Amino acid sequence: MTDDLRPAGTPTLEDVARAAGVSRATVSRVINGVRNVDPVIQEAVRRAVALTGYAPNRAARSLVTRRTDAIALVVTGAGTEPEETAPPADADGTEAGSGASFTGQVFADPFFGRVVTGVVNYLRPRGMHPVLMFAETSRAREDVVSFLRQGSADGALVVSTHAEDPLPGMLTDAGLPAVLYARPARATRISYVDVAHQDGARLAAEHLLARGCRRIATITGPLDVPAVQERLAGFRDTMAGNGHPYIAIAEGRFTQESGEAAMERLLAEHPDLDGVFAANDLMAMGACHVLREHGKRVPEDVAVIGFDDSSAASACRPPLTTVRQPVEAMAAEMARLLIERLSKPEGAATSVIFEPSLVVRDSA
Amino acid sequence: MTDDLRPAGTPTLEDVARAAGVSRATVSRVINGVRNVDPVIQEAVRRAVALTGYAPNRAARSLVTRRTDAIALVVTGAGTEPEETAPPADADGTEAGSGASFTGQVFADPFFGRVVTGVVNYLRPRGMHPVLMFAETSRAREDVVSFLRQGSADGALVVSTHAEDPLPGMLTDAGLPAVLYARPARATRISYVDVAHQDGARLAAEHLLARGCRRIATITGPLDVPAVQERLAGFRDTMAGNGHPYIAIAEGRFTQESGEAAMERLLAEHPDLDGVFAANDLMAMGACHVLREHGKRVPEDVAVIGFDDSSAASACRPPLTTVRQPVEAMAAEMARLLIERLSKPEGAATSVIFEPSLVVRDSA
DNA sequence: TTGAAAGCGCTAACAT
DNA sequence: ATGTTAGCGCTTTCAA
Repeated sequence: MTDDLRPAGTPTLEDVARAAGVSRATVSRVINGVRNVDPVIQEAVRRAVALTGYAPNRAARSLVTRRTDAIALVVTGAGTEPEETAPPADADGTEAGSGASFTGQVFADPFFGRVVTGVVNYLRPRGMHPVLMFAETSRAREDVVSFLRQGSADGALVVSTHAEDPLPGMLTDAGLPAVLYARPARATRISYVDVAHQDGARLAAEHLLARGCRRIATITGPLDVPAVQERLAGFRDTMAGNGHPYIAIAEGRFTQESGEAAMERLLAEHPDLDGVFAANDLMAMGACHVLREHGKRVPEDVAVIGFDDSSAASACRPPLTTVRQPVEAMAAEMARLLIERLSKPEGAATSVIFEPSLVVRDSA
Repeated sequence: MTDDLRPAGTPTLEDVARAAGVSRATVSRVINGVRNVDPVIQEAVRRAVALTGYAPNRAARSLVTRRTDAIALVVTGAGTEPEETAPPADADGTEAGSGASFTGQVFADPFFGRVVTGVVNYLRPRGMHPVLMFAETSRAREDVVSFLRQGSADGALVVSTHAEDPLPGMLTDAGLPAVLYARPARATRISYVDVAHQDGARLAAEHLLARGCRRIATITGPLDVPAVQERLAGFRDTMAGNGHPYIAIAEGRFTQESGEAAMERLLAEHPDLDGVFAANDLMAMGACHVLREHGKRVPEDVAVIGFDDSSAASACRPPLTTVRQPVEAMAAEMARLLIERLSKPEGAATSVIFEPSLVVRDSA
């Protein structure tokens, strides 16, 4: 009567232990790879596991280890955005134009695909998984905080698309482990990864100058974003340092449409420009379209350089010469930093800056 | 001595109960909104919760409720793909060309952004969250199954990019709740959502014919995918029914590059074609580029129609006329079906088919 | 309506 | 090297 090896329901440690003729603790040790277990018994346990079809219960394990092996991957677009005071009556995802607009646009930017890739590739071999969250409203940010406070995830990876995002502050205030993509607008005790924006802009400016451009303009991102300011500074300094001040600036919002509008403005003011540095690929792509509409050839008449090396860069015709941000590696590093912090919670905040590189294609 | 309201560590139900002067059970009832609790006590409990800064522990809750409120959002690209026999030595996401290639490409397709949007918008108001997973190798598929078997998520939403994906079968074999995006190649007892591909293709064909095109070709997706076959059938039947058989087929792989290559082949064979129906927007975009390179104007010389209405459609110049697939709504419906099944596990598998619509922009 | 108590399945001392 | 045991924090009968 003690030989009932096929109990009802999903098998537990207990069942495996019984089948293997050992104690729960021993089975646990084998499963978690703790040494000091007789090889013979190990083998017996493995057989029992296979026999019973045992799978460890994550909730039970989490309850005692206080780890979930899940991390929140949070995309935030907050700060100056209009906050929804009340959520839409029925947020069923049907309308792309209402409450869904933020989440809808976010993943239209190929940049995020690369972040996801980098994070997943780092996490997966480690048995960890990302939970996707958006934090565009104050309500959504609270949700992220309570999600973490409930121990639903071990920490957060935060990608902000705007400056002055309150989420990082909320996270640190709550003592929750987090790592950011991009340096926050105001200095905080929080780890982040970033790219050397100034160097990237310098690469772009030098390339434009080297190919003979002399009337160069730039399309920036939103000027309140630190990264945007740095790119602009790097560009400006390089141009000035070479005795060829840039001729104009137009501010965009990182979207293709805003890039098109910016290019129109630039062209209206300076019909004779011969080079454009855009602060991201999507805007560079928009610029290319507008230039062509105006009968300008790229790169013969006007050279265009983008930033990021997102999938938009290679998809563009002509393919974009661009400043490559090693997004996947940066995202992986974010994950690494977070996991490191989980193991030693009192470590200092670290920031890791990556060097961009110039990818020369056809547009410049 | 019983008045110690600020115990060390994160507060538990016990702490709240003590602070409110009631039992754990009562606090639990209040927090879970179970009725039959004296309003006065409810209020006291709420105050105690605020005072202690209590947040329920998800692992403990899951352990007893057997629910995690997490669902796996799985993107699969398997079947005939080369399987990695061994994972790359260090999968740190640095290289986009190695083991990272699948995950890297997937989110470059703007289609997935819409799926994520629809899923998140449905789940979020319900306190649920998606865990992102890729299942491109046999190993990765096993991981998905064991993830679910461990109770790390309540069920799976599966988006297959290829036919003959073994994952749905594995899931149903293991008795795990799952819902698919797109009808599986071989019929299974599994719920799915899909779009009426034939109707979509008909819309495209009729539009092309109505605008006067008479030498129409089509760029299909991989012909082993059921959806692709249906689109082709709908297109072919409509053309034939109107007395204008299509003039050529070129098979693509849903990427922009494959669309370009297909267009080149088509043009080589039929330099005088005046209309193209592509099975997705990315390929339609590639077709537009090639047509322009060949000196053809779109839509004046050649009209082009895409499929999906992904962000690529509006980003394209000219903006693409396309068959809109209500992806967000379909994704939300997937989530709804899954959650429904979680509440009544023995319900029959359901399939929901959505009607596509024609979005007329500039390319046709 | 409220409380007491029994687990959920697992890990980690501690004892042997 | 292995077993015993005490919880982890919560929900949920069952009594009162």
